[in-house]
Amino acid sequence: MGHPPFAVTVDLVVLTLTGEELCALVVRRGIEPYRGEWALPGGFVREDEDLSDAARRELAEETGLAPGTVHIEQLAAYGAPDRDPRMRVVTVAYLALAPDLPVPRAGTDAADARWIPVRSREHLAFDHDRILADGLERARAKLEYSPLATAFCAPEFTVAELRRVYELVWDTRLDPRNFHRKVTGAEGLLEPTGRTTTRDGGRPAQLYRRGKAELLYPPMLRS
Amino acid sequence: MGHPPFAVTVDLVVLTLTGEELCALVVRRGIEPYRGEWALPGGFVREDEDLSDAARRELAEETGLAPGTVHIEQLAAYGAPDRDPRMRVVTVAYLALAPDLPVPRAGTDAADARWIPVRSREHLAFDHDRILADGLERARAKLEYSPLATAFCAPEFTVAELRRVYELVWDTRLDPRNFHRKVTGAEGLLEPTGRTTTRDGGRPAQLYRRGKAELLYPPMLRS
DNA sequence: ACAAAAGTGTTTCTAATACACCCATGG
DNA sequence: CCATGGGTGTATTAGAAACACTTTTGT
Repeated sequence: MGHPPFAVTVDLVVLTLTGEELCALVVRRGIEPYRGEWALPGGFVREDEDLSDAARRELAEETGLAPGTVHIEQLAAYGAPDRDPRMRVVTVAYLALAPDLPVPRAGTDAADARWIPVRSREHLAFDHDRILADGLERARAKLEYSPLATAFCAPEFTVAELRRVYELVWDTRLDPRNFHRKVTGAEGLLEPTGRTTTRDGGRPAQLYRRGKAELLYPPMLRS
Repeated sequence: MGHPPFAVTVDLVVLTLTGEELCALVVRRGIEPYRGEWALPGGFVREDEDLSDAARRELAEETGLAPGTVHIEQLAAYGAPDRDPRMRVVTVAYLALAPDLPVPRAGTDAADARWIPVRSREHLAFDHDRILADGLERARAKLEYSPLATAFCAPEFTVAELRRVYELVWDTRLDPRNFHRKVTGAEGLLEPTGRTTTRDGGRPAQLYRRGKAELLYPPMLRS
């Protein structure tokens, strides 16, 4: 009746949007167990490190992304006794959303890294299929009532780019006109920059930055 | 660069409704650290035990509640390096909602246990103030879009009793007539038993069981 | 009879949807 | 000029809010 020793890791569900798809970052494992298989990036929490610091450190190591530009939040803890054959490991999973797709960079214990489309349903090592599924569900749900969709966008973005985030993550179509009215009307969601762009073709579109709102009201509705 | 050993615990935010207040279960610590102070119930995860099993075991040990009658779900993990002065401890917090208030039962390492009204803002040991606040926020948020409110009710309950759950957890008043129409109209939320009760006074009220719905649509709105 | 709480009907207002239409650019 | 996407106006409809009113019990 003491306290058995555990190893504690952080694992990352890192999502981004390529041109046409919602993708997750995976790394090929360079060591046992599951050597050679694809898994979520992650690693052991260090002696004097907070969980969120460990998650941010791993994210920087595996992607080279500047920490400031990436949204990161805790997802859940996973600790089934047999989830790692080596020893008892509890992992705390984090969800990260990145605006663009920098070329993934291999970490110290990862031979390779790449983006996989989430609809490919590729099998991952450990219980990472489940963790990825939970991360996706969290991201999809939070788009409804939070400004999280802006985390997938560059610092300055158009309404159409924001709409494409919703359409790709939810795999639906949204009416461009009603969407425009809704997001420009939502208090504190968007901050106009005054500048415009024609990068999407057609009439120039206003460029916006994310506003200060933490909550999206009224919420977007998944059709 | 190995993997430093951690202790892993589960802590419980157990909420119930007394006659007039939303209350959380706390135990007085019988051992150091924080001996004699109030804390959330919890304990170490055993060698071959899943996290959720540990949470359910602790809940049964500290309350004597039959596991089937209590809603329990994972809340979050907390792992600041200095959160326990003895050693590096990561705790996985669970949120539990109980229908009535059985007399709390002292656990093995707890000298005493009691319900505290959440509005008392009583100070707890470790980082348990924060964990309790997170649990409250989770419960309040989930009432909006899930049938979670029924977890505070006895197996058979009236619409008025369900409404009182919302009013106490949210600390608001809801129109009894619109509330009635809304919850009886929500698909799969309530299952009529055909029986009635006059325990609330006045005209007899229909008794309901919780339905099979996992999601509440349309959601309840916090005013 | 009266108080008290359950439950229904109806009106008003807000917001989602659908879609016609105009605007501003590139080619 | 026309194609393309940005953005506005407006009618329809669903649901929230407010509240008058009826029902069924206990005392």
